[in-house]
Amino acid sequence: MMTENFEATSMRDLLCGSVDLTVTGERVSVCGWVAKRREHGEHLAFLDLRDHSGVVQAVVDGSVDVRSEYVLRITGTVSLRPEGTVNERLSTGEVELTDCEVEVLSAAEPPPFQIDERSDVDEQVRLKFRYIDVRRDKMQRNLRLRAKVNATLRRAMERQGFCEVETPLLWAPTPEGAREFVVPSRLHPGEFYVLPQSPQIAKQLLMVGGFDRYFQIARCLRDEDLRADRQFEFTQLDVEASFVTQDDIFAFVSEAVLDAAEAATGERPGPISTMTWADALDRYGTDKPDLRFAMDLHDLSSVFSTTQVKAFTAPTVKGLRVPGGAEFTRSRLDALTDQAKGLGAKGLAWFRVTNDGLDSPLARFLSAEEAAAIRGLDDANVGDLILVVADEYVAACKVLGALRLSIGAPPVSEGPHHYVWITEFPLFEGVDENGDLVSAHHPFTMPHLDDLDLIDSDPLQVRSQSYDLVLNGWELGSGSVRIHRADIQSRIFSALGISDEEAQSRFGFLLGAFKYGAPPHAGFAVGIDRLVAIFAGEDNIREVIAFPKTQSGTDLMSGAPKDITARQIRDLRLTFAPKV
RNA sequence: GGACCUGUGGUGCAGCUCGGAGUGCACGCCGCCCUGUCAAGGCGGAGGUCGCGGGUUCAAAUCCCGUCAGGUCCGCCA
Repeated sequence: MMTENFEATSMRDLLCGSVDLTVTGERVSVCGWVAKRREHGEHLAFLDLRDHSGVVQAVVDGSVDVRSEYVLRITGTVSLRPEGTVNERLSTGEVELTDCEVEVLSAAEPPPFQIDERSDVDEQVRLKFRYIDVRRDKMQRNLRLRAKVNATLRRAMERQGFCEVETPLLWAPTPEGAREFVVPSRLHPGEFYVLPQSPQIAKQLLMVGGFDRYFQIARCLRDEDLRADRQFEFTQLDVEASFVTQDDIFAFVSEAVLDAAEAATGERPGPISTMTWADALDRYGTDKPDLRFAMDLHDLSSVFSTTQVKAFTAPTVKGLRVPGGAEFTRSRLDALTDQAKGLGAKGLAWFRVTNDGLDSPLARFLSAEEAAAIRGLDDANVGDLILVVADEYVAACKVLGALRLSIGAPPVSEGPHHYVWITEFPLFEGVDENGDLVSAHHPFTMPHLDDLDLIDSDPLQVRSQSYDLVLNGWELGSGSVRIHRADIQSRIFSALGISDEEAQSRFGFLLGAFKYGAPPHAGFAVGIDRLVAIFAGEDNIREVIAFPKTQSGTDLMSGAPKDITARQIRDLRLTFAPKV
């Protein structure tokens, strides 16, 4: 149906998918690619003409010589199909174009793979011919979904009074955190720009500059190894606001993300709940819990505190109930044990819950109390399996958390969308080889004000005012309340082993700016690639990126990365060490 | 840096365990036939460095070693 006039151009009247009963009898022009040609001898042939909106059938003379993927302009009369020839699977299936004039706008060789979705095509081939791949319905849907999400996020931020500011792609190196992509300077040989891992510092400077509500749909670049959910370049909804608390940020970002969810799925999720980092680790063994399914971790430490069973002699003993898991074969149990060991566990104990009690190689070593605790874990039923790991607290949680996911996590395309804010991350994640503390997030993260006194006495216990947004086990983004007070910032730098001089040379322009009136501020960044991938039901963000890189960082279509010319090398005054 | 998986006409797969002629299936492509198809149908045909290199063997798509490419994961991603 012709509801939007943007379908019409100088060459066409409407999109292929819009040719329906509402335009019956009209003479119209459509443009598109030949999806299929069905010939019935000299006097009759059917052409399916495709554009992104769909397919329309044109009835032509058999002498029209066009092949798959030819680009055509067809002018014809929209006619009701003869009785009994309606195709209910097409939106245009009640009509067809008759008395057609066919104009070949572009001939085409047969494509390297079929455009229809009848068989999967190897991703290597798809990426080499990405311009053909994106003709396919799925890629059209995914990229258009992405555009809708972008537009919705932008609208939501603007509605909330946020101002979009573009920050530089050529920025100063800040050797900390992710490896940066480096850009040599021609006008200043031997000196370099870097591409931003995020607009973090720029947006904090905008806070000093009085843009109290900033956002940007920002490209970020990190020269780190790629994964299914990580590309060199990715896109974030980057947000920062002044005179706010964590709760304000949650409200701003929730509004935008829930708007996007509604636009993408047709349903608006309820308000996003929060969970502390400590709870997430304790209950799900991870800082990005997948809440689509239960299988919580349960603590058994107190029961096993005086155990005689060597395998369970550890600070923490935790268990996980696998509903129906008693049916697991021995080889599956062995595989789980291998997975646990691969994650650093000393071993994995398993107990089948049977009518007679517990079935396990370890069962006969348990005391009655221990057996009862395992038998009753998480209200276990006959037919369940109980997995038990004994280790240091964090290790035990993480191992069981990983097992929980590999046993229970539904595919990305399944299940409800379950958002959660994870709060109160630790400020420091550990100690480096020099004995200096390491930031969990970044060095501008505000500590929890109740924990300020712990910075010197017990720094690893210091909670921060930082937070992640998690959706179905994927980290969608993270943010924090930033430090705007010089005294706290200098305490953090000193805990991190960053001297005043070093802080000045690395972050001098930020610290300098803060001397001129820094408002309290906080922010967040939402990973749009991941958000759209989950909306699209894809387990790989390449499926929602037009021209992604392979896992080794190459572009199979353009051949990048490539040599540059001798002239470019000379201009940049580059010399190269021999390849090792 | 590491572990595992994959690589066979244009596309997708089978063949590999247990070596015996490039064998098979589906789609596509080309030609002919076909006036209501829409996963059109019928007949015929073309199309191959079994990723690449080496080794074992009378003989290698198949076994072994190496290498390249793609993927999943670990490390890494303040």
